[in-house]
Amino acid sequence: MAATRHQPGSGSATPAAPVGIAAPPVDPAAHREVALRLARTEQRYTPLRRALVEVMAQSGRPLTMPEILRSSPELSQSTAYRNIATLIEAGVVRRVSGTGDHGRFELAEDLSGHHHHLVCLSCGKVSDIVPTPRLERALREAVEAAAGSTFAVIEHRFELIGSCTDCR
Amino acid sequence: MAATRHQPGSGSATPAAPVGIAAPPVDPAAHREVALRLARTEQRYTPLRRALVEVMAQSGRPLTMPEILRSSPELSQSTAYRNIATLIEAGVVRRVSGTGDHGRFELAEDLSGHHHHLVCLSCGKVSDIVPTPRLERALREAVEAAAGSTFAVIEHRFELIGSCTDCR
DNA sequence: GTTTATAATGAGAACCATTCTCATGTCAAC
DNA sequence: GTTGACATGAGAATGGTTCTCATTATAAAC
Repeated sequence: MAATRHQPGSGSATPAAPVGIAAPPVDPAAHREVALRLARTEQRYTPLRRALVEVMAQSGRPLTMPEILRSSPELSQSTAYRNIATLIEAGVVRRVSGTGDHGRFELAEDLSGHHHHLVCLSCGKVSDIVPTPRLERALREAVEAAAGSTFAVIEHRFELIGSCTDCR
Repeated sequence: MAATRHQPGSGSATPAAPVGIAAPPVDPAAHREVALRLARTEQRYTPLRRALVEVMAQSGRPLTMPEILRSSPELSQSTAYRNIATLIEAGVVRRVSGTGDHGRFELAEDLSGHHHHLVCLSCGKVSDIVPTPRLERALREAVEAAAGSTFAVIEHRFELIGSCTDCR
């Protein structure tokens, strides 16, 4: 559950936090921004919603509902789903479709940083890729090449499918 | 339901078939290949499975189960789901995740041709993009730039999210 | 500090896409 | 035409997600 995000091309993974040491707390400015967005939709930033944001911020990858419930057992399932929906409506959280039958949730990109996804075919896990300038350049070119005049492009998804380190 | 696939960059959409004229029949060679793949998994190419392949081949975009059932009402729902599963196992059909809660199904790329997807945020429809060489070049570069040493890449997904012609 | 209005919570029921069950139908080989 | 194996159809079961409603927490007004 420690924050680990792939830096492609480097080959050296970010070292995981030592066992027993909690991941660093979420930037207070991010919390303020979340509170602001909830306020815009007339919602409160309650302790449980705060807990959800913490869990997602510290995971460094999109989480399924079972994973979320495991890391904060004080949440009842219905409340967790309802609050995720609230956070999505406020533009704080994004739903990502993975491989299995569970949806996956992560913080919106403008809170967590722009990134893409690695999807593991065997275990279904999804991890983040923090893009290099070279990757972003290539993707910008791809979007331009793909965008016809018949479709208004708002965003793009780029995902790598394969098998992750644990599954090899 | 007529076969229409976007050719990006051209700006001129493929004209739809006149109303009342059926879409062209599926290439017999493709049917033979499907039969072969089913035979490999010891499955028969029944008329209902043939109907499913026809529907998917002629739609030119990934279809939801309700859409499939609407275009061939002779299929019972359970049989349709079971046969789609059989076809997926035989490597004939691929499941695509769209926006809504319905899964979407399409023929495998080696039967329908390599392509990417446009996902409409308002109506949820998914249409195919037949890639230009320029797009493919950019994507190849992107995959190379993204592939670190820690993840074995098997394939990649590239999707454009926005609003389609009908929804603007 | 108490009251009051409103929103949030929790347990469980409801919903719905998908899968499973089982009785029946169909096909191919002998 | 008998036999055996697979395919089909109707409906039940499954499971992720959403809804309901009674209870609790919160913020503002007094």
